[in-house]
Amino acid sequence: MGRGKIEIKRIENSTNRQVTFSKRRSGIMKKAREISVLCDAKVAVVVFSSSGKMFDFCTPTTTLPGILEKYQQNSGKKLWDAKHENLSAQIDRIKKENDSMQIELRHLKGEDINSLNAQDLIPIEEVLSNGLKGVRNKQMEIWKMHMHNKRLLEEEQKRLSYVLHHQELAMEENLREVGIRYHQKDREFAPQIPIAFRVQPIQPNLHENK
Amino acid sequence: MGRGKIEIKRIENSTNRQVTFSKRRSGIMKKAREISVLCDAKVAVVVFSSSGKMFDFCTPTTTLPGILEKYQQNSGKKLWDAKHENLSAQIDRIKKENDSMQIELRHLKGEDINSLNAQDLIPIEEVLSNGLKGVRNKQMEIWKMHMHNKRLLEEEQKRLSYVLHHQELAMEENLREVGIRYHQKDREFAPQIPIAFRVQPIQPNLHENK
DNA sequence: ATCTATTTATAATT
DNA sequence: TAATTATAAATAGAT
Repeated sequence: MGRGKIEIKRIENSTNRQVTFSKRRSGIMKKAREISVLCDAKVAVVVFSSSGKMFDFCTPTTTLPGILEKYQQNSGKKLWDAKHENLSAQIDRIKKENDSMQIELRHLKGEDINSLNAQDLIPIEEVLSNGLKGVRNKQMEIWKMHMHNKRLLEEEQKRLSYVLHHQELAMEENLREVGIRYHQKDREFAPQIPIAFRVQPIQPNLHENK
Repeated sequence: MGRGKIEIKRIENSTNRQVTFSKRRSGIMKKAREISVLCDAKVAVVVFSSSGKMFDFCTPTTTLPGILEKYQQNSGKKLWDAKHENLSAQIDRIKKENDSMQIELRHLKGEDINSLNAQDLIPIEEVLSNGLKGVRNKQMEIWKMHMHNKRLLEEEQKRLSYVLHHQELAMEENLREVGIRYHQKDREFAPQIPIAFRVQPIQPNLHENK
């Protein structure tokens, strides 16, 4: 039913496939509606495109859950009972996992160990002492990094205060020279002290020392 | 599509309705199969005739429960009642619990701690050192009990060997006396030595000393 | 998305 | 009920 006959096999061209999907999907939905009206039938259709988009149709007089309920009764197949069992099994599995983890945790925390014998205690002690070793190594590492940073900061401070000191010395020297010149020559010279030699407050950036 | 055009409304003639149902039903199923093959789609169709007979189609690669599972996820509609939500919620809850326990366990075992800072490490270290303390206390306790049992056994042994020794002495004494009497009186007296004085091997119970 | 040549589905008939 | 056939409907490919 089209310009050409097509084989019923996967359409490889992705665009064509999408277009065909769209057309045929609406076709099926229309047919579903028609049969349900013409023949007084109950119909449910669920379609997923290859990209995962969902489309569904259900006879107006009922709901999908209603249809599925009937499906289950008729087929004898357990639809959501199977699902239930699935979920229950999952819960059991996870709970078991949970319990064993909980026990392990409690044991590690030194709880519920009265029932354990010497044999049981050995691996627990080992895990604990390894864990403690790991944590303390990490702490040491962090501490070392702190100390390293602190040392760097202290060095930077020293350097800054050295620079500061020398700038102050230079300033004093300059001021003295200027004073000498000021006294040696006439007063009119004074206002002409170069701006660069005037006192500027020097503020080392102590920001990172907080 | 037929000898005449028909209105889409309930077919009143029961026979015609049944015939049309049969034809159109197979038509829909065929279309469903075709779109699922052509377009790589997942399709589920459930049809009930007005007389209640059921027919269904499902893409071969999946199952109806599988499709319905996806339907539920996509539509957000609850196909399956509160029970399911309950179970699902339970699973979520347990999984969450599980995850946090897993993380705690891993941290206690010294795994995944590189992302932690000094603040985080403190409680972990505390738990570990408390746990270790607890386990070692327990081990000490077990050891003390062992030693205690050992001492008790040794004392029991001593006591038994003391008793044994005295019984042996008593026996010898008695034998001697009997011997004297035996020689003093006639031979028939000998077999009447009281049973209690006959030599009995004494075996201390060393069972718990292994 | 719209058109249309052609295939397909099916209503009426046998 | 099943097969046939004339026609409506669906749709593949083109625009």
